[in-house]
Amino acid sequence: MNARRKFRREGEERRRQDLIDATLDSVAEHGLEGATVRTIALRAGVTAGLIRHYFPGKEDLLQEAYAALMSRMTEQAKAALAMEDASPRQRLAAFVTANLNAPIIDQRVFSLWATFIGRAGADPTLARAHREGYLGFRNEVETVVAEVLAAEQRKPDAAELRHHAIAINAIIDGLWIEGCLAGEMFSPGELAAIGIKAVEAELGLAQERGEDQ
Amino acid sequence: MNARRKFRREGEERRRQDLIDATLDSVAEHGLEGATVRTIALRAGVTAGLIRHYFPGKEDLLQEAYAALMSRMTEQAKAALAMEDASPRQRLAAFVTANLNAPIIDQRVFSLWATFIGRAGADPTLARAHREGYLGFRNEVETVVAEVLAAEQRKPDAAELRHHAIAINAIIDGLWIEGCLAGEMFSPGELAAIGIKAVEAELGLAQERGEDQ
DNA sequence: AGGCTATTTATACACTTGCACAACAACGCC
DNA sequence: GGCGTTGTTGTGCAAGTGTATAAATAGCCT
Repeated sequence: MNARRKFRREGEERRRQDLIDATLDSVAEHGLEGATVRTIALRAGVTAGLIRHYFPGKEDLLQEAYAALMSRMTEQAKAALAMEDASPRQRLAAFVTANLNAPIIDQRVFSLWATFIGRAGADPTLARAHREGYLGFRNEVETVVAEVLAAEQRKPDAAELRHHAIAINAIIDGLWIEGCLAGEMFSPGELAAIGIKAVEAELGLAQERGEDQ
Repeated sequence: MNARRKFRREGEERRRQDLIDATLDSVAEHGLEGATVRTIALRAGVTAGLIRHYFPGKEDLLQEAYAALMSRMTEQAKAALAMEDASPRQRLAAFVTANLNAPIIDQRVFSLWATFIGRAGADPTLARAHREGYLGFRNEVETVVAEVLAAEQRKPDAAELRHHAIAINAIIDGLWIEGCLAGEMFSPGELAAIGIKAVEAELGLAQERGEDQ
């Protein structure tokens, strides 16, 4: 009767990844409260005890899951800036477009982000992780902005540059949220179009083919 | 030994408010997971059983707490638009300023917002509540934008107006997040100044040369 | 003052939680 | 093939969870 469950031994890295993915899935679906070791283990296709074999405790698993999430998000976002042979302005537009379409616009990722970041006020570790991610992102923006303005023969000072980066960052973040939470209210590409126009207005760039007054 | 704890009978409305406030405090501090009936009751200065006397269950208390939070947030935000005797442009600037300073820029409120909104993907009730709040907010923005542009003798069509409202909403939301999460990185009034400039750029308004703060 | 009643406390209960640990079995190595 | 290592399971446990319910008492009405 007492037939023990069959199992396969997986590589350590694979198991850890599976557990982290299962954690993110659980958090996205039921929130931090619903992400119990048993739920997570079930989703990963193992039993609860195994978690403690790979992580010192549940809290550590959550930490690593959040780190993995952040890393994936920023990685995808920055990838859009990698185009070498484009003009600064094109690269900026591509950056905005990439951030306002799938897979970065995604309800599940947003749920995860919101759930974790909600604890940043109480958890200093989390707060610092966010701070660093945010500054890194803003720095990328500032670099491109500098290039765009340089290509237009404009010499902004540091404060001006910083303000532009903050504003553009806000535009992208704000539209990202709107898209994640109410994506079906926008036609495909609409958010990106709004974002590009707003960013170019912020930088005082002439609209390319403007019928807009 | 078995001295029963002294207590005072409070009015129903008062007790419900206290319990809701205690709930929001608990959620802000320890997240949804840490907001147990006992924690909440302790904070409200009562014992756990009393919660069930005022609310059918814990879930209902959380629902009402979220509703109360949203109501306070939108109420404060809209109040800034109430100035009757100002020009549309001044009212828009005041709106932006109000949304980018205390008490709307507040880490605790942000934590609450993020914690609750993180469950919008899974909880349709929550998602609808947010949707309505968001559309109401955007509508307010759209109305002021229409007035501002009208005062400048411009006649935007509906689509243009909608895009402006979406963009401005994004600017405010994005800067709100930055301010809540990293408020000490900005000097007082800086976010508001950035916001006003970005909004005016989005609308194509000539920058005022002067002492706006 | 003395009851009446609804508010409030206190206790109980079934269930879930994270974690500890012993038994087991999959897989590499000889 | 047998064997040892260790990844994996299953069970147990104390603490904590939401809820149910009985007992107590504060405050109003007369």
